[in-house]
Amino acid sequence: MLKIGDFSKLSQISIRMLRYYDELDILKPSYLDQTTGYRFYTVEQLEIAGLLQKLRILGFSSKAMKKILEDRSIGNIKYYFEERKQQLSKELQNLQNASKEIEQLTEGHFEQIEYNVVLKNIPKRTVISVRKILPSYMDEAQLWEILYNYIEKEKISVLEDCYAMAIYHDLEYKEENVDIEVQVSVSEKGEGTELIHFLEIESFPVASVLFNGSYDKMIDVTKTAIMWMERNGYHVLQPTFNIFHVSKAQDKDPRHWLTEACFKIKERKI
Amino acid sequence: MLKIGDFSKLSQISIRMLRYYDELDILKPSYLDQTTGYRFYTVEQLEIAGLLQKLRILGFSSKAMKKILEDRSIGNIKYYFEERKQQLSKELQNLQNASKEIEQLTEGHFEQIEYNVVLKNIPKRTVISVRKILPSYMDEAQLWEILYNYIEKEKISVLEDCYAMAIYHDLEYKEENVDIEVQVSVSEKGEGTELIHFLEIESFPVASVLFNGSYDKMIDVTKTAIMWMERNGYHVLQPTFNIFHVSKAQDKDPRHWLTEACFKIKERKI
DNA sequence: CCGACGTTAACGCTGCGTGAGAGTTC
DNA sequence: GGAACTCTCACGCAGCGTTAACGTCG
Repeated sequence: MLKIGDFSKLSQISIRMLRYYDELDILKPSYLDQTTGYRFYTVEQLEIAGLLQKLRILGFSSKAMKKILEDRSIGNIKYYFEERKQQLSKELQNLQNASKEIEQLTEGHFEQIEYNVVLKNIPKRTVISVRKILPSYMDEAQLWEILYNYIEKEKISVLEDCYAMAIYHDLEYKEENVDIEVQVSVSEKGEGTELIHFLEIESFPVASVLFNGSYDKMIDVTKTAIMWMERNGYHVLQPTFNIFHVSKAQDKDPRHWLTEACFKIKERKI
Repeated sequence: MLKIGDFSKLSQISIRMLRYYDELDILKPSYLDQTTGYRFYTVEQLEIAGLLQKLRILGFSSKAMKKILEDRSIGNIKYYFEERKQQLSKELQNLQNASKEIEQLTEGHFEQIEYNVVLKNIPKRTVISVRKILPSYMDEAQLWEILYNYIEKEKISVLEDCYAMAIYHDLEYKEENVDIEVQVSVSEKGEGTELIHFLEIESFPVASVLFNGSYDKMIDVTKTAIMWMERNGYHVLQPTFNIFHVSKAQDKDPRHWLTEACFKIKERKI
C-alpha cells in the first residue's frame, strides 16, 4: 500500500490530480482510511496510472479517460481513439491555418491588417431592392434616390442595422452599362412596383473587408480580399457587393465613409 | 451610434464578448450613457472589432490583443506575431506527436496499451548497491540475499517507495557471466563493505514499461519499448534495468509480480 | 403595457496549481 | 514536540456561454 505522495512520485501524477481522479471516479484509491481520510494505493494501480498518464499526454479529456477505463475492450478504445483523432485533425487544421496566415503576415503582407479580411455570414433578411442597367458606376446614386423616395412615400420601415448594399451583377468587369442592384433591409415585405421589389434573401457566407475613406481604395481592397481567399482556400462567387455603413448620404466628408466590400464565397476543394 | 446588439451583429462578436472586451479595456464603447449604462459604438469601431476578430481566430490571448491595439506599430505587431508563431509551432508539435501516436495505436500497435510506455524521471536518490558478475541471470537472487542480509544486520532504513532495482551492465546480450547490480533506495549514506557500496545517483530520464506477471514477458516488453523509442525519437542508453515493485520476495504468486522495465534514454537528433 | 432590448452579477465548464488551516504519522 | 505528510475547502487562471433579476425603449 502506497500513500498518495509515494504513489504520486511513482506514477508521475501530481497529488492534486490523483485527488481529482478520485473525485471524478477515474482512479479511486484501493483503500480509504475511514478515520483519517488517507488514501492508499496499491502498486498494481500504478499500471492504470501509467495508462492515464499516456491518455493525458495524448490529450484525452477526463470524461474520455473514465470511459476508456470503464471498458477496456478493443472496440471501445478504438472508438475513443478515432474520436480523438478527429478532434486532433481539426485542431491541427486550425493551428496550421493560423500558423500559415501569421507566417504570411509577418512576411510583410500587412495589407491584410490594414484591410482586414474576415469571414462572416450575411444573415437571412427581407430587403427592398431596385436593379437596373446603368451607363456607369457613377449613376448608382440614381438607384438610391429611387429607392429612398419610394421608402419615404410608402413609409416603409427600414431596419437600423440596415445592410444598405449595392450588388454588382456583371460577371466581368465593365466600365459601361453596368448591372447594379441596391438593397436595404426592411422589417416586412410590401407590394413593390415594376422597378422596386421586396425579396427574401437567405443567409450566405462572405469574405468581407471593412474600409473607410473614399472608393479609390476599392482596388487595393479587392486585391487583398482575393489574395486572402486564394491563400485560405475559397472561391469567389458572383455577384460581389458592398455594404455601406456610412456613405455620402450620412456624411459629406469622404474620410468618414465606412464601406464593407463583400465577396460571396465557396470553399474550394483542394 | 450603434447599440450593442447591432454592433454585435455587424462585428460578429457576441454581446458577451463585447462586454468582456469593455471590461478588459480592449474595446470600450465610444459612448456610455451614464444614466442607463447603455453602451454605444460607432461604425468606425467596426474596423477595430474586425481586427480583434481576426486576432481571436489566430488564437491571440486577450492580453496580446490589448497590447496590439495599444500600439499598432509594425514593430509591435511583428513582435506579437513572432511570439504567437512560436507558441503555435509548439502546439503543432505536440498535436502532431499525439496524432502520430494515436494513428499508430489505432493501426494496431496495441502492445503499447497492453504494455504502456511512459516517459519518466528516476529521481535523485541514495542507494545501497551490490554489483557482481554472475554465472547466469537466475543467480540474481544471490545479490538480493547479500543486500538484504546486510540491510538487516546493519539496520539500514530503506525507503518505502524503495526503487528496488536490478541493473544489467553488459553492453550485449549474454546468457553467461552476466554483470548485474542490485540497488535499493535508502534514507542516508552508510559505510558499506568491499562488496556493498552506498551511492548517490543523480536524476535521469527513462522510458519505462510496467508489467505484471512472470518475466517471460520481458521479451515483448523490450520489443514494445524499443519500438516506441524509435517512433518517438529516442536512443537507448546503456545500461538497462528493472524496478521491482512486487517481486517474489513479497508474493510467491508470479501473477502478482509487478515489474518496471526501464531504458535510460537520450533524445535523438533527427 | 408589452416585447425586444439593455444592464449587472454570478455560476458553470476544464484541468489543473497553489494556498490555508487543520489533523496524522513517525 | 516538530518535521513531513495528509486531509478538505476553496480561489485562481482563460474564454467564454448561460441564466436571473431588473431597468429601458418604442
